[in-house]
Amino acid sequence: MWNVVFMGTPDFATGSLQALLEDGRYHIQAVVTQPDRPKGRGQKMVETPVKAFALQHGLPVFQPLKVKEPAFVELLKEWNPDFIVVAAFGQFLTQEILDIPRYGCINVHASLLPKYRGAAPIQYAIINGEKESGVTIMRMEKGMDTGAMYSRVVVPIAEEMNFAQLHDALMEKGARLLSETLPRIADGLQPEVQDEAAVSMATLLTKEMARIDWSSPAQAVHDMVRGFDPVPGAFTCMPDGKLLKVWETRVTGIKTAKAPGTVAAVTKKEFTVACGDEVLRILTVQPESKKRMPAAVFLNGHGVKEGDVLGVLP
RNA sequence: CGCGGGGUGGAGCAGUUGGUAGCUCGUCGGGCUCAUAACCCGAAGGUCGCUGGUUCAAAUCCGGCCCCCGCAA
Repeated sequence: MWNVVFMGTPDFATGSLQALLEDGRYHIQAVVTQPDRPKGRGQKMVETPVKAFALQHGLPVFQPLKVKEPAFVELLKEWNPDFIVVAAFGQFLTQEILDIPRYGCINVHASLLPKYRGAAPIQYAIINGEKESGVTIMRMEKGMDTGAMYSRVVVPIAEEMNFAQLHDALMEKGARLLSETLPRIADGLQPEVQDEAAVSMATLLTKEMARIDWSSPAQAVHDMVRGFDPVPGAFTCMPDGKLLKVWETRVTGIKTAKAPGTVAAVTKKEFTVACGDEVLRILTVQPESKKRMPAAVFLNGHGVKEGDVLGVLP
């Protein structure tokens, strides 16, 4: 039985926590997560997914504003864990903390390092049209996801896979990999240093990055739509300036010379929009203040008509 | 009290100088056709989110409540 302090925040982290819990070889001494924050409409205080999960399973939860607070560092030292497992926690650990656990601080990162270090590796993999991604288990050191790697698992990215689907697949595979890897680390497994020449960063995403640029290739738009589904949602605007989120698209291979953003064809069931090279078939959208709906339904009432131009403010 | 949009026949929408409601799709029936998700004809289907109020009269004006959604965090 190894003593483990778990640090994590979003859904992705709950998968790892759950795996450790169900494995039976680990004793979760404490779960550390970000403080409750006002969130959503009405800015109600919301607890993190990891906190909710931990409380359900009767685990002690700690929410220090900063883990590096002296008082909290003292607590960590008292617990004297074998491992500190970190999964999408959202705070940096100081060297002092990194040195506490007997076998080090172990991170679960949702990419095949050294590619896509940083905050949004899953989205970037899809947006960049990668054919595969994965999860890497590594030993943390100071620096953003720079530590040496213990193990990894590869997950293929299907042509129509979206962020949610890849996220769930990685969460599940990564969780299993984690619980299998920790014992090997205790057993003396030697990590492999990352190849600095192959590093790429997946910086924090901003809302503006989800704005569709219709002048880019149809495939790129398609990848972006998938990468931002379900959050925050790739978007463009209607001819009147209203927001229109685009949730599902298909590349067509049909070349076009129309101006980017132009609605090229409209049938009863769907419509296509001109991109930089080809037209893109739109299957599911979400008008401002509405729920997401199939293109056919969108076209019934208020939709768009041939010749309308999307993405250009009036 | 963070900002804002919206709740109208099964679905998406129009209709707000107040006078019991219209469009597209779908559904059902019929027709056309070798055939059809295509086309033509016809029909059914709504106490206009709930609740008070103003009025001769409210989907349309005022108050309260419920629900959905976008932004922002």
